[in-house]
Amino acid sequence: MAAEKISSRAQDYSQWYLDIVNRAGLAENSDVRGCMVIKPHGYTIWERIQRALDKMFKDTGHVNAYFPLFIPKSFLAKEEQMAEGFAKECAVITHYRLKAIPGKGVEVDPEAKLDEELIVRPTSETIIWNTYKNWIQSYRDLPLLINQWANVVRWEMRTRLFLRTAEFLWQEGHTAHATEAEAEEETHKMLEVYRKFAEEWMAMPVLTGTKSEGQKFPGAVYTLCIEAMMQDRKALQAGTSHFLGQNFAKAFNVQFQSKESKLEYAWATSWGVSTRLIGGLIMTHSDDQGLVVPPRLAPIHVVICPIGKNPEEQKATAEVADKLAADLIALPRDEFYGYDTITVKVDRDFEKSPGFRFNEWELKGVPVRVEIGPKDLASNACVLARRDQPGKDGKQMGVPLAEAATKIDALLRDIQKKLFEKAKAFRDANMHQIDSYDDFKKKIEAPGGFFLAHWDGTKETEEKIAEETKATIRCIPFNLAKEEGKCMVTGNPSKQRVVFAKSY
RNA sequence: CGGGGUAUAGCUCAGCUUGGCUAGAGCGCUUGGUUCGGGACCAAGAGGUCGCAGGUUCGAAUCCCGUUACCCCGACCA
Repeated sequence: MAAEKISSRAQDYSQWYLDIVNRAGLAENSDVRGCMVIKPHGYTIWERIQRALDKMFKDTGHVNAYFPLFIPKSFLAKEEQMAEGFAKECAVITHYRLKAIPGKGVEVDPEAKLDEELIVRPTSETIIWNTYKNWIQSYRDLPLLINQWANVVRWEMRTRLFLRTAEFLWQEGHTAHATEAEAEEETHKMLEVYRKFAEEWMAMPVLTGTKSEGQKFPGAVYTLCIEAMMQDRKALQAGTSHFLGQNFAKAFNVQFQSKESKLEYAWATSWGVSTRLIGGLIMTHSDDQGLVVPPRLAPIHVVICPIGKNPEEQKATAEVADKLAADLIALPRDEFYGYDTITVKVDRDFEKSPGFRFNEWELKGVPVRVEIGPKDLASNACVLARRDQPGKDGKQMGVPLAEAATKIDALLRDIQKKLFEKAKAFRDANMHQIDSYDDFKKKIEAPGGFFLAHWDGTKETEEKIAEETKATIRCIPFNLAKEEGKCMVTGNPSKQRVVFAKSY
């Protein structure tokens, strides 16, 4: 049988991405246009993301709640920027009933028209602030630090699994504060949570910064973001944190009495990350053999493949595999494995050839694979294979079984670290300072990457660049030495360099 | 909404130009056997309203008309 290879990144990057999603069993397109079915292997990654982030939210004082999927259409209109920003992508509920037509299925019952149409939430600021109005009367009610895990719908015209789908899963934090300073601090604090999560759990290096005026969230005073570089050198906005000022408090009349007995509008933030992170995870680490998942988010940490050509050998190696699995599960717990024990799978599918099984597990991105065959049994040893070095290169032969569990534990931690280092080295190698617009136009096409350039701060210049090169300002980075200069397009004065890139 | 394309087995597709009698292949699936340290092989088998509706014809997957859905490019996308 011919090897069932996936497309290579060099040959066809977007096909490679689709092949990974498909062959690793992460998700598939559903019969509903633009909506995806997240399959168990992909959903488990999401669960791991949720678990880690949820802990970080709780540790910073937030609690979870749940607000409705449907929002009265009029709510959206109360905050003008938001209405403008989201109007074009809202699904609308106009009727509450169908009627069955014998032999013809069902049709919308015209009698059942809603008096006020509902929209399916594209984000929940409006309904949440409409609710907060009743919860906030005094400065003693603040701060209000709430998060929700939910699905949202944005009727996108073109969709890609995980990266942009009509319906997606996310978390949205919505906080209310008594002072502007406190809300701004919260906005930055949650961005820092995202940065930490992206780097320490996803092993995905990110730039932190502010969105330009043209790229900010509708309804925000400003938007902060984390931006990651994918292997095709395009940028992915991986998370955003918004300082909403008093925009929503004013739109929904959320006022409280301060300590000085004055009536004041509350200050707001909102922040979110979505299933898009899984797309980012794929495009940060995976290779031409398939998915690569950093150990801390891996659905399965270790797969053990007993090998044998007859029932006796199979039974013997499987027993050793089970014992090693027990050793691994008995390892001391810490947060590295995502607040749970290590996840071990013993692959007893002797019907398939060993080579097939090895390739299959590499495709699925299991960080460490253990092979135990008759030869190993004879010497009380096993073979360890690390996913970040696929094929025979990443194999360590003759590892004594007695030491295997601790070695695997160390190996997983090393893989996590190496994946981050590799991704960071790639990102840094493809991030350049640039001063000439002509040069920029060439290099943004090939090889591409992140370009640090001076910009005069105007929307016109940003739009001109976007039109001519398809590159946008990804962020105005925090951690960059302030350096005065001249805009690469207009020559007007610039206070600092900003990051340009093509993006998803 | 504009431009192009596709619809045949679970999946990927051939067959259509030039109509023909039992509609094919590969992969996958089932059963049996041989294999087994990097994508094994043999044999047998199951699986189809040829998107839907109409027309032409002795005869339609194939030609004509209509229709629906989906895909790609563009427009769109904090």
